[in-house]
Amino acid sequence: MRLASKPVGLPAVTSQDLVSQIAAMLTDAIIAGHLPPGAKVAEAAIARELGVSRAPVREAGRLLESQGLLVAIPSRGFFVRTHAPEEIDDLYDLRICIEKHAAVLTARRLTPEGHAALRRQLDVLYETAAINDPARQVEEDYRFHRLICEMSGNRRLLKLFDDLASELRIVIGLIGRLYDDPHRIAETHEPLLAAIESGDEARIQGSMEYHLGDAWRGVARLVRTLPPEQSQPTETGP
Amino acid sequence: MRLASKPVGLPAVTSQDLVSQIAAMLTDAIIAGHLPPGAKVAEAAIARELGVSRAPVREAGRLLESQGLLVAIPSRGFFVRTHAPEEIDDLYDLRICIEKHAAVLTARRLTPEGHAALRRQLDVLYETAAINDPARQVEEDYRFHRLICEMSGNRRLLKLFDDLASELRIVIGLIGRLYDDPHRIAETHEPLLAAIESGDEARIQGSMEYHLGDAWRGVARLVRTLPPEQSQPTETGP
DNA sequence: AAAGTGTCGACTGTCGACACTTTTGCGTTG
DNA sequence: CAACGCAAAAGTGTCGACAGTCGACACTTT
Repeated sequence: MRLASKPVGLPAVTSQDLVSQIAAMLTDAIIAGHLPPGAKVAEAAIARELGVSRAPVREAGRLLESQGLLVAIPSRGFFVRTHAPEEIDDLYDLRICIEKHAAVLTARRLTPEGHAALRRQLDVLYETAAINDPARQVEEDYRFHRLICEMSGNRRLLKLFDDLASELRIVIGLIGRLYDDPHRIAETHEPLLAAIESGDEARIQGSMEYHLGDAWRGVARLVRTLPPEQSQPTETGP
Repeated sequence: MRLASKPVGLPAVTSQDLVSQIAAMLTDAIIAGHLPPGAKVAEAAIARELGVSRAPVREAGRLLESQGLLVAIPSRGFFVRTHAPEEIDDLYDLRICIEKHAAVLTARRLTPEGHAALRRQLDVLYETAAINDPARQVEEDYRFHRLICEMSGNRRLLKLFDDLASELRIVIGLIGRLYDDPHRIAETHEPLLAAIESGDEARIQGSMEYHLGDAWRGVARLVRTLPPEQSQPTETGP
C-alpha cells in the first residue's frame, strides 16, 4: 500500500493555536467597533471570558500591538489604538505611495487572467453597492485594492498593505457609515483599472493618487469634524 | 528575578521592561551575526542564560517576529529568519519605493537646518570611509537614509523604514563585509543630496532609484553567489 | 539494506500563583 | 461641597510547573 507517497491534501489538522484565535477574535471586535479606540483590553478579563490563561492573551496582545491595533502601556495594559488626524494622514500618504507602486508592478506583469480577476472584483463592488451594507462595501473595496497588491508579486508589499489596511479599518469602522455614495465609490475604480490596463505608468500613478486621495479627503474631513476623541492615556507625568 | 530587591541598579535601565531588553539583546545578536539565519532561538536556553523566566523571552520573540527578524514555527519555537533572494528583492523594491517618497517629502519641507543635518551626516560617512570599520560604515550609511525618512515628517513611514532596515541588516550582516569601496559609497550619496536640495521631484526620485538600485544590485549579486543557505525549516510537505 | 515503528529526551504551549503597581472606593478635611 | 488621601480591589509582570508535541535514534519488519 502506497498511500503515504501521494497524500491527498488532507486538511492538516492544525489545531490553531490559541494565540492566533485570540488575536483574530480581538481584531474582529476592534474592526466591528465593539472595542472602540481608547478602550482598555484587560487581559485578565479576556482570559476569564475565553476560559484560557493570561499567557496566550498577552501574546495575542503583543501581536496586535505590532500591527498597530493596540498600544501597550507598561503596568497598565493594552488599549485599542487611537489615531490622531495627523496619524491618519500619515497612513494614507504611505498607502498611496505603496499602492501606486503596486499598481505599476501589477501592470507590468498583467495577464489576461489577472485582468479578469480585477474586473470581477470590481463587478462585485458594483453589486455590493446595490444592496445597503456599508461593512460589506468597505470589505469589497478593500479586496480590490488588496488584489492589486497581491498581483504586484511583492509579498512584503502585500503584508505591508494588510497592516496598513487593518489599522485604517479602526478608523473606517469608527466612522461607521460610508463616507460617500456606494455606487460612486465603485465607479471611481474604473479609471484606475483602465490605467492599469493601459500600462502607462504615469497614468497609473496619477489614477491611484487621485482615487486614494479622494478617499483620504473624505476620511480626513469626517475624522476632523465628527469625533472629538481624546488621545491615548499617557504615562508621562508633568 | 526580584528586581525590587536590588533598589540600586547599576545600569540606569528600567526595571519594568524585560521584554524590550531581551528583544534588544536578541536583535544585537542577530545583526552581529552571533545568531546566524536559520539558527534556533531556544527560549528555555535564553531564559536560563539571562536568569529570567520564559514568559518575557517568548514575548520578545513575538516582537521580533513581527519585525521580521524571527519566524515562529508552532511547537518548534523561534528561528532566525532566513531570506530567500526573492525576499531580499522584495525588501529592496519596497525600500526604494518608500525612500523615494520620503526624499520628495523631505525636499518639500527642507529647512536650512535640515539641509545642514544631511550634509553633516554625509560628512560623517566620508570620515567613516577613511577608517576601516565595515559595521560602522553600514551604520552611518543607514543613519543618512534614516535621516531622510525622519525629515519627511511621516512618522509611520519612518517606522516602516526602521523595520525594513533591521530586516535588511540580517542580510548585510551576513555578507559581513562591505560590498563595495567605502569611499565610493559615500560619494554616491552626493547626487542624492544635491537632488533633494534642488527640489526637482523627478530628479530626486531618479537619484534615489539609482542610488539604492546600485546597493540592491550589489547585495543581490553577493546573496546569490555566496551563501547556499538552506531555507527555513518548514512543516508543510510538498 | 531500506523503510517503517517504538521509545526517549528536549522543548514548547499553557496554566495557576505570587509580588508589585495602578485604579477605585470611601471616609476625612479644609 | 469639593479636594485630598488612604486602603482595598483589580490588574499587570514574572515565575515555576505540568502536559502535549516534535525530533532523533535505535530497533523491528519486509
